[in-house]
Amino acid sequence: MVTLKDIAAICNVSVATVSNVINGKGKTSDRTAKMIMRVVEEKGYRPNAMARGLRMRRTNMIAVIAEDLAQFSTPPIVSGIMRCCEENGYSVILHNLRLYDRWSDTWYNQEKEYHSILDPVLQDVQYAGVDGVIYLAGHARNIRVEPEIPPIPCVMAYAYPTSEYVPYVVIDEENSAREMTEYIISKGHRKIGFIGGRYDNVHTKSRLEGYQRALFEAGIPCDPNLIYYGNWDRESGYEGAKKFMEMGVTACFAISDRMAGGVYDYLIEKGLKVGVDMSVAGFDDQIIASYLNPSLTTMEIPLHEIGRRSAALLVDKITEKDGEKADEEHKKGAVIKMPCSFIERNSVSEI
Amino acid sequence: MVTLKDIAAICNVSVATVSNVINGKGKTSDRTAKMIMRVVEEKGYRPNAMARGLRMRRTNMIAVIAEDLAQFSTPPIVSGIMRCCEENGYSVILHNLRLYDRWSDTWYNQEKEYHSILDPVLQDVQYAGVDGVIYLAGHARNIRVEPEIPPIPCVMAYAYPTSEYVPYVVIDEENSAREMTEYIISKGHRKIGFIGGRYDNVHTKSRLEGYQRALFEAGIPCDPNLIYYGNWDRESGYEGAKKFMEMGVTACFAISDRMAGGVYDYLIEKGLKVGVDMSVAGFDDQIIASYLNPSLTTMEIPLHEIGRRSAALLVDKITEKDGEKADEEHKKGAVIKMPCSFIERNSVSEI
DNA sequence: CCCGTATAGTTAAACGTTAACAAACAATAG
DNA sequence: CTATTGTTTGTTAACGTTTAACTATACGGG
Repeated sequence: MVTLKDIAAICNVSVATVSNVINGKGKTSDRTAKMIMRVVEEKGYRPNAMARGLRMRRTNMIAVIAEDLAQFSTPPIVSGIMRCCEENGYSVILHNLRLYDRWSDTWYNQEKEYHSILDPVLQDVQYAGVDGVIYLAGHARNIRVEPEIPPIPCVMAYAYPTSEYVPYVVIDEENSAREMTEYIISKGHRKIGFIGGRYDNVHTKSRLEGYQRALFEAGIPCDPNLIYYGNWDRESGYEGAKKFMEMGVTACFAISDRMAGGVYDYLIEKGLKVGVDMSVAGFDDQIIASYLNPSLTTMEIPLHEIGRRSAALLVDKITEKDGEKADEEHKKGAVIKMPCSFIERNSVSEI
Repeated sequence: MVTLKDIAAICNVSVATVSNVINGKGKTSDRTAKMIMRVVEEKGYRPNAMARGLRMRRTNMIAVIAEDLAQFSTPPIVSGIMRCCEENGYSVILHNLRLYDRWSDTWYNQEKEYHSILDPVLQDVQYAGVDGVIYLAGHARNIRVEPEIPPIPCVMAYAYPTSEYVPYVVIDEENSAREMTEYIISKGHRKIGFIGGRYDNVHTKSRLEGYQRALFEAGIPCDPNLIYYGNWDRESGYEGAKKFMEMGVTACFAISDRMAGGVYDYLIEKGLKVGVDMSVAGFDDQIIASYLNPSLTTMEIPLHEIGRRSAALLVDKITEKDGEKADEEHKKGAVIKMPCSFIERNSVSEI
């Protein structure tokens, strides 16, 4: 491995000079600068990341802590993060909470258990010397996290923090749900079932509000029997559909495509036709949505963009911290609410 | 941040002693060792990764270079890698070649273009000081890579290296394809279409061989018109199905679930019934397979396990290199061929 | 009482950078 | 011809570890 010292020896200058020309600092005559750059090029020198990190307390690495890499939403967000990182010269260290054997998706409000697995990861991350952290939630759990570890900037992607000082980027759940519900109403449906996650889940709550607002604005009374709380999974959809079918519901809005898939399961099993016996709408635009038959009308979540924006927020935070230190230390964290895109397919039809 | 020095000061010993007890080296009396550990605990001291890395030339980090994080197979493999890394105390730095704007999935044999994007990443990786590299291929491309950069151990996951000295783990494509074909034959089909990727693609070739072997062993002549070369994508399946339907084929074996989905598309469009008018089998067991209707009979690839095994191979390589240096420097790289699991569902029926 | 030998702990040099400061030198003004 | 300034380069001390080499202390045996 070729080091600064080697280059300096070859060029007959001090290491400091070489360091200076490489970082464009200090004053160096054109002549020496050119010579040094030539040798650097020739020998294929690259600064050693660890030495630099040790000295500068800056590694140009960020950590991404994902609740569950296997969840469909995670990889696209990570991709978005990496895109932004690539543009800004950062590398990404990935952590996956789901990997730890004690992890559970059903720790709804059990902070203690949750932290028993998050905290060691946070420690690791801290001592690895990353410049920042992005926390990337799934959506089944309901614990709000606050991993702002003392000196490390942090932002949340697809998650709601507890502190108002940590920036986060999420989607506009309420309006998206409202838009979908309005669409279903526009097709003439009045008895519309809602299939959500757990009743106390953040996402469920805001999407439910959107659903209710649409009903309200259309002058349709909101029947609590038309709300089914599931667990985001295929079986929930099946159960919800069963309940709704018995009640003469004509359309249902499942808050995830997988649950919508469960609705299909039930209808198919009973020999009924999706879109004629019951219309169904989903949320996510997972890949399955377009393979279902009839293809599923759903809401596309701008996952890649969520990743990009949260990473952008993070590099802002990192660089501004470098700049004016504790200037206005406690600036309120930015919050970005991304709109979703309505994807019309063939699962909701005119009544 | 609390450092060795801090701990040493509190305990009234030298940094060396603290370092020793932490790493269990040298001689230290029980009394001091206990005291030091207590203080370490109390202050929450963790060694600084960069300082340690700089000194020891060992970071306990590995880099994963993925061709395409968005491909369905990538996240589970990464997950498997991370699982093994977690068990062995490594962190994972992720790179995604697909991210680079100049990347193309259709660089079949254009090594130059390909290396113009791979090489800088390799450089980065090298100077980041990772202890090892896992290269994780997609399956559309056809370039064999050899990223064994001078001092860094490397293994390939779901990819075939050029050099016989780099270990790799893949699936037993030929036997898996044969098994599936035998199953289709056992259902009474004799005119079985094969839908593959590009004709010169490694995966396509070995799966085709398996298909042909099954036919051969069953005494069925192999008709080249029953082979359709696509590009792994949904549309290929559609086109293949169209061609085969006109030829009176009764079953087809698509080498990816997405292509199988394309077959469904065609049949549905023509008002035909999957499983009655034409049986279809896939490969991958992607999530869509179970949502298709009828659900798709397919081959499950042990992705998670592929990740784990390749990471295990890598940590072996890393630790043995630490041990006997250039002892038998050029040991032939291990190769692991994983079996796939046949998943019977409802898309192939008795003729 | 001295020597050899464990045992417990210390010192100091490295690892490859950066940054503050010092020094050398040349050019310009007075 | 000296003082002053400006430009270019060199010196040195960090950053937080690990580790080889060394020192000090205590203990028995002769």
